[in-house]
Amino acid sequence: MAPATLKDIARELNISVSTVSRALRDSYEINADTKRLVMECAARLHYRPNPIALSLKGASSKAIGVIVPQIANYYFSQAINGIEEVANQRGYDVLIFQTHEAYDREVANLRQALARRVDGLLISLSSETNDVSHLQELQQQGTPIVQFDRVSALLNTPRVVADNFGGAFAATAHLLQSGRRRIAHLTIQPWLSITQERLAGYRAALAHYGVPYEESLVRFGTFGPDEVGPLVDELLALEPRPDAFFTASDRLAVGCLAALRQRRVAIPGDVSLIGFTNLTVADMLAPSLSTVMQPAKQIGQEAVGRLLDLIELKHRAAPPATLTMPTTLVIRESSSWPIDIISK
Amino acid sequence: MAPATLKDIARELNISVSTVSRALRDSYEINADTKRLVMECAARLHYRPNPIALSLKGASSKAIGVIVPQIANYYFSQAINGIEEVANQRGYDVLIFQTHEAYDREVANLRQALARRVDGLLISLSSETNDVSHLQELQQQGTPIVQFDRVSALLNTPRVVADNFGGAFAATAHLLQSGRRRIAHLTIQPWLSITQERLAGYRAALAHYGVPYEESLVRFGTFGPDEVGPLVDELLALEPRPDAFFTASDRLAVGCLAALRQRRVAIPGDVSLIGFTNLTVADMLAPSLSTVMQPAKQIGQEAVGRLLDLIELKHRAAPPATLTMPTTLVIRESSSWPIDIISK
DNA sequence: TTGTATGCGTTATCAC
DNA sequence: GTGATAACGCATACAA
Repeated sequence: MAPATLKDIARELNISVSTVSRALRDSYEINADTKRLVMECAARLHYRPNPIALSLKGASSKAIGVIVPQIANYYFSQAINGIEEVANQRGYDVLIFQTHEAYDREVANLRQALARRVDGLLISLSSETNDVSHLQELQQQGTPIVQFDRVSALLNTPRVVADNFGGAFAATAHLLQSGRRRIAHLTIQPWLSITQERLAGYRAALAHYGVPYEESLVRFGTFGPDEVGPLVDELLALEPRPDAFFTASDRLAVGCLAALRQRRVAIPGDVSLIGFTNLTVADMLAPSLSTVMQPAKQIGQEAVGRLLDLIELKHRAAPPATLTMPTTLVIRESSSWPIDIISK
Repeated sequence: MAPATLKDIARELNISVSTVSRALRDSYEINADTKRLVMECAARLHYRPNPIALSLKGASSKAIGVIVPQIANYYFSQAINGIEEVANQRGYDVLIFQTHEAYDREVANLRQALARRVDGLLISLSSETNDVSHLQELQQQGTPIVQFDRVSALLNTPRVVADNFGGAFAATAHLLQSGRRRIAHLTIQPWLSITQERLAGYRAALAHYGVPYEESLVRFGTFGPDEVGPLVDELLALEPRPDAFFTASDRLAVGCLAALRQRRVAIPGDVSLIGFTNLTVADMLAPSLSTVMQPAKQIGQEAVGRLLDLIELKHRAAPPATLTMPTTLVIRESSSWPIDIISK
C-alpha cells in the first residue's frame, strides 16, 4: 500500500483536496468539525506530506544538505550525528555529501544538493578549496548556508567552529609548563581557517611564555596518507632536537606517534606529544597521545540549529555571527600504563 | 539564475516541451536536426533533468538509499565510499541513513527513503532487527533491495557479504596452529547473520583440529560501550584460563585489547588476540592486534552494482544470489615493535 | 515527426 | 467555509 495522499483523505471524507490541505495547514477560516475530521483521518491513514511534491511546488523540501570532506573520520561522523539528531527532531531529513577533500567534488556535491532542492546547506570546506565563489553564487540564489569547522571569511554566513586558537594555546602552554622548549608543530594546509587559528594559538602561547617562534619547527602536511614519517625525520634532525610535538589532525597525530615509535623515540620520555584529534580508539590504544578534543557533536547541533532558524524564521537581518565552542585538553602520559607488547 | 528546465530550452528553440523531452531522451525517430539543436542548447544552458520532478512523475529519481547501523565506523564508511563511487559513476545520488542499531530508527529510515522516492535500497540490518516485515512490505511494493554485511535469510534479495565463515575459520586455525588450545570467542548478538557465520567458522576450525567446542568460552556482547571488561574478566577467571581471544567486532577487539592490557595480560605472550575488524589506526597503534580484514569498499561496490542492475535491467528473474567476498587474515604479533611508553 | 493534453502531490488563487 | 483550477518539471498516450 502506497503512502496516503491528500487525495486519499479527500475521497475518504467526500470533500475536496484543497479543503483537506487547508485543514492540515491553515488553522483559520475553516470549519472546526471538518478540521477535526481531517486530522483524525490523516492520523488514521498515517498521512505524511510528500516532501518531493512540496519541493517541486517550490516550497520547503524538508531536507538540508551537509557537505563534509569525508565521513570516515571520527570528527565529522560525530558532527553528522549531532546534525541528524537536531534536524530529525525538527522534521528535516539530512542529505550527506562527501568531497573527499577535492574542490571538484565539492562543486559537484553542491549541484546535487541544489538539484535535490535542499532548504539549506551546512558545509565544512574541502582542504583544496580556496575559492568560494560557487558557494557565494548559491547564497545569492537565496539558499541559507552555515559553515562549520573549516570555514572561509570570504563567505558571509554564520559560522560554528571549535576554539582552535584556545585549544592550540592550551596544548602549547601545557607543553611549555612541563618544561618543553622546542615544540614542533605538524599541521595541515596553511590556507585553512583551522590551520591558521591553531598556528596563531601556538605562537601566542610561545610569546606568552617568552619562547621565540622558530619557523623551521612548523611543517605543513596534507590529509594524504603516509607522508608523516619524512616530516618527523626532518624535525628530529634539527639541532637541537625538538622535545615535543603538537600535531593538528587525527592522521598526523597517529602518524607522528607511529613514526616516533618506529624511530624508538620515547614518549613522553624523550618528547611529549599532543594532537588536535577526536580519535576515541586513542583513549584505549595510545596512552601517551594527549589530545585537544573538539566537541564535534555539539558543533554539529549548533550549526544545524542556526541553519534551521535561518530557514524557518529567515533571520537574514541578524548579522552572521561566529560561534566558538570550547575545546578540552586531555592529557594522557601516564607511564604507569601497561604496555602493548610484553615478549617473554 | 535558476537551473534550466525543458521549458527554457523549448522557449529558446520555439518548439514544444515534449519535443525537447523526446530529443534528449532519444525515444523514437526524431528529426536529426531538431535533436542536434536541442542537445546543443541543453549543453549551452547546462541543462540537468530535475530528479525531483522525475520522482514525482513516478519514474526514476536517480537516487538510492543506503541504510547502515552507523557511519562512525570504519567498515561502513568504507563501504559507503565504495557505494558512492559506483553509484555516482552510473549517475545516481546516494542518500545515507543511520539506524544507530535501533529497530525503530530503521523503520523510520525506511519511511524517509520511501518518501524521497529512492529507486532502490541497500541495507545492512541493525543489531536490534530480527523482524524484517517492514522490508518485505517495501519489497512487495516493488522497490529493489540488496542486503549487505548483516543480512537476513527471511528477506529474499541478493546479498553481498564478507566470508565470515572463512575468516573465522582462518583466524581460529591460525591460533590453533600456533599452539593455542583454549580460544575464547567474544562476539555480538547471536541472531545476526555475521555472528552465526563467524561462530560456525570458529567451531568448524576447532572440529577440524580435533579440539572440543566449549560453550563457556563463547560470550555474546553488544555494540554498546564498555561492557567488554567484565566479559574479559569472566573469561580470564575460567580454569584453565583461555590462551587466546578471537573477537567479532572493532569495538570488542579494541575493548578486549585494552582490558587485557589493564589486567597486565601479555600479548602475545600470555594470550593471542585476533579481531574481526577494519580499524586502520590499529595498524599503527596496536601492533599486537591481529585482524581479519573485510573488503569493505569492494563489498559496497558489488552491492550497489547488483542494486543498480536490478533497478535498470529489472533482472528480477535471476535468482537472488549471495556473493561472498574473501577476507584477509593479517597477523600482527611482532614482539620487536617499539613499545608505546618508555618511562625513564 | 511534432504538438497537445494529462497526471504525479501539493499549495495558492480564484470563484462559489 | 469550501470547491475547482492552475502551476511546479517532466514523461507519455494520443492527436495531428
